[in-house]
Amino acid sequence: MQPQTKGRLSAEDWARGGLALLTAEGITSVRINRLCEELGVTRGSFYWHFEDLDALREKIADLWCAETRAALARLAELDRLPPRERLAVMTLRLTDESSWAVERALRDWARTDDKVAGVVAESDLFVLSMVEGAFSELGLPPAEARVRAGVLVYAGIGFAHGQSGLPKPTADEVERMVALFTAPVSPTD
Amino acid sequence: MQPQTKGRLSAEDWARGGLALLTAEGITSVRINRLCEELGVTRGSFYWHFEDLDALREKIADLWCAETRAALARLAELDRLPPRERLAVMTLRLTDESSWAVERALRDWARTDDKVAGVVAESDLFVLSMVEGAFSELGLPPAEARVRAGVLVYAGIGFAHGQSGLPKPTADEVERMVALFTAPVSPTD
DNA sequence: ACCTGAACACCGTTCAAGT
DNA sequence: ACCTGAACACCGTTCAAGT
Repeated sequence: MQPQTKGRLSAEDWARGGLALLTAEGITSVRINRLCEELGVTRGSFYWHFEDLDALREKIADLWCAETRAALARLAELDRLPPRERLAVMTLRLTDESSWAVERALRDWARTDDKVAGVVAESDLFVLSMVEGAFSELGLPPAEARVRAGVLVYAGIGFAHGQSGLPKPTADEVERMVALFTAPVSPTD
Repeated sequence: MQPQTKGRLSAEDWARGGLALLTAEGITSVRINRLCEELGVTRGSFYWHFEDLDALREKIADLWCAETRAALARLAELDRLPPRERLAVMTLRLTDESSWAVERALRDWARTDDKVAGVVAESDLFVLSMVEGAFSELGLPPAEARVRAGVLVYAGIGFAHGQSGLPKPTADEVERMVALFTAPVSPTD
């Protein structure tokens, strides 16, 4: 939580502190006074580094955007795995991930900040293209791969961000789901 | 927006005004001063009706809960339709609905308010059971109906609440999706 | 170049006083 | 029974002054 303990603060120190606060306690805790406590300075100091609170939020968004892009790059490396395994890893990561709180806050934020909205969209589209690619490699025709990937990605978003009271799927249910989605196209009736 | 133009206010007038404000401008606009303007009274008046802002929020949540339950009851009447048609109507409603803003705010709120969380969960479970019922009537075995309904409902939540940059599905894609979900169980390979 | 500390506006909250 | 209006604390913001 502490920046370099000696010397004065940089704008990035403030942004990192803000992101940490956002992650730990939600957007309502990202206040100037609160950050001043955390960083051991007074409020006036903040305004040397930033125009106002919104400017800090933008910097925090930038940080998150950079980290998200890095995470996407790591995700892209799954391309080396065979498609079924790739889907399994992505599913596992979805149900595992503990830091959905930040993602939720950011997705919320995306409604009022175009830059954040852009990276959220970029992220969603990237995941969609990966899932679509996996289905294509499994032999599904393009249109079908696209639809199935869309449903699955939306379900992932709903699962991670809905905070709903629905029960978490069991391992058996996940297996059934993968079977449904990787099944060959059924004849139309 | 105006309550009964004559006479004094009731707690419900405040709550209705608050819900309207929440719907129109988001949770950050639900402030005492803002509501006072809207209702034509001064701030002190508010505290005759409510303990504090949280009490107002709770009352707003109650209102939303009641309205949501009423909406669920109307939704239940779709039971009379044949299952395929029922699913089509629900899908249409999902892509149509314009007031997801309130739902998003409430789902967000559910994280800190148990009462709201309860009704969100109730609502999700109810929709899940309806979709599951439709799949059952189409001849799917129970476990399969449950899994497919789960994925579909999560996808609906993701679609409505993700505010993602993903493209809206076309009519053709919706049709393909319904075909995938209503297809008989494929033999395991 | 970076920070302090006083000042001000805005908002949530309290309360004595009004009708 | 319901509301006014003054008061106070908290927080975002400004700015002159310090190192």
